[in-house]
Amino acid sequence: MGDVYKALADPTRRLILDELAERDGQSLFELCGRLAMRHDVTSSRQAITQHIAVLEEAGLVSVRRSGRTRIHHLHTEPLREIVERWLTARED
Amino acid sequence: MGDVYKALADPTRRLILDELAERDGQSLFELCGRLAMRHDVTSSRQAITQHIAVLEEAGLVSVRRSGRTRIHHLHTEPLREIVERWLTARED
DNA sequence: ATCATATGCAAGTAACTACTTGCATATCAA
DNA sequence: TTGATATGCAAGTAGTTACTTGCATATGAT
Repeated sequence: MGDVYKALADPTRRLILDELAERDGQSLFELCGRLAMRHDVTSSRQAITQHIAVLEEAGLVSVRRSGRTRIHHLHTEPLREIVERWLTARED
Repeated sequence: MGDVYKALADPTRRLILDELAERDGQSLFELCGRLAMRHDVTSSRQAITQHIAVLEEAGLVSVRRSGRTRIHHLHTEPLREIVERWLTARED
C-alpha cells in the first residue's frame, strides 16, 4: 500500500480529490475535462492517469471499469490517519 | 508560506512531528538523539535541520533561540486544512 | 582568552518525481 | 468490419528533493 502523505504532496492530485469530492464517479475523460476547465490543469491525460494511480495506491481513489470507461471513486478514510496521528490527544 | 502537504510527504519529517507531539520544546541536539534512538533515524544533524526548516515554513514547527540552543515547538493548526478540505461535509 | 558545545551555511550528488511523446489496445456504433 | 472513442503502456527528460561533507560562527564555562 502506497503512502497517503506522498499522494497528497502534489497539487494536481489534491485537485483530483477536490473534483471527486464534488462529483464522485467521474470517468477519466470527464475528470481531465473538468480539471482543465475549472482548475486550469493543463497536464496531459497520461499525467492525470499517473496521478490517479498514485491516489489509488494510497487508497484514496478506487477505479472501476464500465465498458471502455474508467469510473473513479473517492475514499477519504485514509485521511483519518493524519487526524489520529497528530490532531487527537493521546493517552500514553 | 510553504506547503503543508509537501512538508508531510517525508517520513523523517513525520517522525519529527511525532517526537515533538510526545515531548514539545526539544532542542536540535535532543531531537537528533531521540530520533536516532527511538526511531532509527540515521540522518545527519544537517539533514534534520533541513527537515525542520521545511516544517517551519509550513507552520508546523516554530523555533525559538535560547542561548546557543534552538528550542522547537509543534503547531498542529495547519493540519486542520486537510480535515476541512475533504473530511468535512460542505454545503455548496 | 581558551576550549568544548550547539548550531549555521553552502556546494555537490544521487535518487526520485512529474511530465511528455509515441504507439498500442479495447469497446461501441453503424 | 470499419471508424471513432476511451484508455493503456513505456521510454525519456527536466526539475526537484534528501542527503552528505566540510567549514564557519556563536554561546557558555573555566
